[in-house]
Amino acid sequence: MMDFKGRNISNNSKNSPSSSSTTTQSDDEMMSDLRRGPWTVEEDFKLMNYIATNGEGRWNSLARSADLKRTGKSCRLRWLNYLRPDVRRGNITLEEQLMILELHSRWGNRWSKIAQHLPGRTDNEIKNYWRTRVQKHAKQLKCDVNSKQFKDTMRYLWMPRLIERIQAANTTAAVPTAAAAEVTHHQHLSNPAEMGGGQWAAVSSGEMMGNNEFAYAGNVTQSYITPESSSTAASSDSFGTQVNQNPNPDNYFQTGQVCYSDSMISPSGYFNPGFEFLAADQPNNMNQSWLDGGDTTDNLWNVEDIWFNNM
DNA sequence: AATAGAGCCAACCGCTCTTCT
DNA sequence: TAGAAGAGCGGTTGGCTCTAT
Repeated sequence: MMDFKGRNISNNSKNSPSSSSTTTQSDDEMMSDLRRGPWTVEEDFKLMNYIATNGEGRWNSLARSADLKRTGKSCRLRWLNYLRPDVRRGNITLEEQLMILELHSRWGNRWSKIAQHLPGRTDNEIKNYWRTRVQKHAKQLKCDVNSKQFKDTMRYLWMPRLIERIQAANTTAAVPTAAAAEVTHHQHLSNPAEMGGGQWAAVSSGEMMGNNEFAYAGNVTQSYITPESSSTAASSDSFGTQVNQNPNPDNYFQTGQVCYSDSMISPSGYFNPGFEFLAADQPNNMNQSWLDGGDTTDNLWNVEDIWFNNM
């Protein structure tokens, strides 16, 4: 059975009533015939129609009033994560990935907070993305996702690479032929195997990026409107070139301009791809054994291929 | 073609925080 | 002010799908 958005919703839930979940039900669920598991098309329409007429909120009473045999929490989740008209679906874009990496480095697992800066994306989606993609890479690198080693890899390697690719993509869109050659050139240079093992990267973290600094004012491909920016605060919340003057990290990434610090841009003005640093100054564990050769490097680049090629 | 394993993601849970009475 | 109800959050689960063997 397909729902109205084209998804297969045939009895596929671990928690469908027939599957009798092993988790404990709350008291009110035990005492009534509340449904669990995947939502049916009829339920979706009921919920959407009710909210269209009456608005959202007061989810428990909403569930009753809409004649939905669901908990209020379930209704809320379904609405926020799926039915809301502004839910963005589809692959996480490069820009979004970059934001997630940066914001996660700033706030940790504050998914809802991170989601506020990715309009249309839900905290659940970002959380899933993090767990499936990012943690996978950590696993491949044989380090903990919360380790400094992994965070450094993200910050000094993957994020600059993402930036490079974002710009390369933009350039490609504008000037296809020349840009393609440029991308090829940088990809060639950016492969450590081709650079030679010892030519790795690095400035001190202070030179490279201060804590929580991440500001390049560059338009990216999409223009997002956040709840904040779409209301009265649009201009003040925009950062663009103003971002460096903005003392509030919460105001980063709000209008569709991804901002990176100057330190992530090479002296030539092109993005530093993340490995033109000097290994001797690599912060902490970003040392020779980590980056400049041997199995680890191979592993790293295999992972990087996975990271970028899966998009 | 069949099977196994990995990845994805919707939906659940328990807990905490906020708002209401 | 205290207790109840509502709302929101992060963590977890497990069925479906895809890919590799």
